[in-house]
Amino acid sequence: MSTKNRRLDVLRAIVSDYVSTQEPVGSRALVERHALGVSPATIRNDMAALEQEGYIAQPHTSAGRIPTDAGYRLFVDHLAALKALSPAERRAIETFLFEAVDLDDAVERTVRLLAQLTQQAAVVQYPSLRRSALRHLEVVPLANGRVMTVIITDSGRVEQRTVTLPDGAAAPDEAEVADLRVRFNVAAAGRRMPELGLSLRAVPDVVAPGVAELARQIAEVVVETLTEEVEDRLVMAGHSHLTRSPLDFYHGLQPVLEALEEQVVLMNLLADVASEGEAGGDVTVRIGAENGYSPLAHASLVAAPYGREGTGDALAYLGVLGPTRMDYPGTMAAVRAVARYLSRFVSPLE
Amino acid sequence: MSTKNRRLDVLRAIVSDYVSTQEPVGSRALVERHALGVSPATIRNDMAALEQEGYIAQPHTSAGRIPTDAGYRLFVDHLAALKALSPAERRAIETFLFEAVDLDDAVERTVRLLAQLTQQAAVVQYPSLRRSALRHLEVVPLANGRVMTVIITDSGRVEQRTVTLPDGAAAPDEAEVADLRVRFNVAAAGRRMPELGLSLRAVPDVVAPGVAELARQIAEVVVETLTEEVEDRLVMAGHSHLTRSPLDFYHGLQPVLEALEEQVVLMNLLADVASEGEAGGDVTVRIGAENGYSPLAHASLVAAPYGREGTGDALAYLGVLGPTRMDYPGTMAAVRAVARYLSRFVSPLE
DNA sequence: AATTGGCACTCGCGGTCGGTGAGTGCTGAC
DNA sequence: GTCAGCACTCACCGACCGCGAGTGCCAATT
Repeated sequence: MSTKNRRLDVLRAIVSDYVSTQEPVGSRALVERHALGVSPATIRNDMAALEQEGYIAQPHTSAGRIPTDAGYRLFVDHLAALKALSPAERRAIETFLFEAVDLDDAVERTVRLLAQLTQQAAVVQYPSLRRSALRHLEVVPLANGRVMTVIITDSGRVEQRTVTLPDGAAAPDEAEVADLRVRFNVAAAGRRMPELGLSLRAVPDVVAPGVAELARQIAEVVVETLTEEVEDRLVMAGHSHLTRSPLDFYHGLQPVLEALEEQVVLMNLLADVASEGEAGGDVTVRIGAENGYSPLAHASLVAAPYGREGTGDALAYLGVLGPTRMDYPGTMAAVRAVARYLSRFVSPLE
Repeated sequence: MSTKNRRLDVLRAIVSDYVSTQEPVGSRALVERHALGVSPATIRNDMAALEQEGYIAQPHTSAGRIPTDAGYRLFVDHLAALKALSPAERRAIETFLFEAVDLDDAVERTVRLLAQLTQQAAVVQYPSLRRSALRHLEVVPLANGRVMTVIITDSGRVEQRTVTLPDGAAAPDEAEVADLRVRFNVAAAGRRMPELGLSLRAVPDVVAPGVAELARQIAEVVVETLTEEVEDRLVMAGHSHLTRSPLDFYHGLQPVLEALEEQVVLMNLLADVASEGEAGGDVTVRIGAENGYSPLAHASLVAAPYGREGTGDALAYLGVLGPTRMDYPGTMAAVRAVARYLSRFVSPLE
């Protein structure tokens, strides 16, 4: 084994030891716990080299080494073998997820499952409205001159929006509502966004003049909902897991919790992951400062897209947020597996 | 001023000082910060008496006193004057809340507002389905022999439930669906629960035989949804505020975060508050162990009902969870004010 | 050129030890 | 009932110190 390779072994060993013990790891402990076949002195030389290259660091002079962000990066890119899930975990995923009756239910279950499997804070985006096709559109007259529109997408998502009739406009009668309903659903008919906009906006022209303005407003609000730049819905769980290693977040975990509450931050992070494309497989990892948001400089994000099976495009993302010192192989495996199962759930709703 | 009264003054002073400094308060500091008109020695006598009665305690022999749960209880019951909200706070509530377009939006805004005002973890229940009247009921045929029912209540809440047609049953055509829709809405017509059940369950008898079974299923699922024992929806915010005083939760704040995630725990707590009735005003306070759930033994809950104005009955509850050492007057005032504003929002949707 | 044993050195950690001061309870005088 | 005085307790803080884990370097070996 070349000395170059051994150095990588050393890095791998340091990462794995540090992750499990949470303490700086020294040269002796390393040779004891791993069959490296060399003496501590040799390891020290390797460590000096690794430190030189910026992969590890020591908190103070007479302490062991801990990985730097760059060290973790090298680890996940080249050194880590994805940990296989235990059969028990697989079973947990299946039973837990396939009892879901609803998209809401499924998302809720997914996020809890992910938090529980990884023992970290989990987050799941709802399927993007922009990338979903319209399956059904319902028009419901309410009191006070208001009309509710219920939007149902092919990914199972249900959204309601309310429009207010202009002052003095008569409320539509039952027949007019029925007409609107039919016309809109014909226009929608499984289309997705850019074309959908055209056909929806054509509806007001073919409808009774009395409800044309209403139809226009409905078309507008539906198009608006389905083109929303920022994906709005996000579900989280597992905050309490962050307390297990508050030492990692050495400025306290307040900034991290705040980031989680500011959903915008998370949405941006996920959008960022999404935009980067899947250069290296489906699971993306953002380590420490890489996520570009300083309060999360000591946190890592492990994210994966989910979406309709077969088709390559992602409906949305899910992921896990934890300390940079985390079990990357295990977390990545769990995130990938859960993303696949959620994809399977979201697919048959064709 | 009688010596009895002064003792209560001393307790009040201890609570207020301890809440703001988070440190045990001694006799000298007390006379310096409050115009009690007596010497420290006298205060010490009073303190000894208060300790005897169980209202205060000292962490160790040579330290000052801190209030016990019983001390806080006496304080909120007899000693505290509700702090008036600042005009800025009032304005914040109004502008923040009245921009809401939606019930979802309103609830979301409310919980954030409450967290921000009190600087603590806030929680808001959705309006109870059991206590709401049905405003509208929508029937939407989906693919795969499934039919979605959209339930809209007079409190603005929108819920969807899906029923699956029995194997082999033909999907209803457009006319049949329209018929169902009309009949159900006539049957619903602003009724609320026990009567509503009767009139909904009568619908299958008057409907075309081909859709009778579907109608029965819909009636069932709607009744079930509207009689659900456990109120299911709950929104939270402000977790990060809990980190500001982790010392209060001396076993760490992990149990508290876990309790917040286990929504069941919170639902039970709120149900408990609700069942007790409003003996002493609208805001209820549960201090430390009073909430009967040991992981929250060092936390207090301040809750208030909200509901349709005028009518006495509560639609649901909202509240705040924080360390026993909290600013009760301020928190109670904020909770009460927010509950009133949310009531006002939920009311005009008649 | 890589490896290794030896060795001096660094430095965080944990424990001991007084000194300081905040705070108490008690007592006796007013 | 109030209060000044006083002895006492005890957490906190800084100083000091020994231990030991861990390092870097060097010279010898393969």
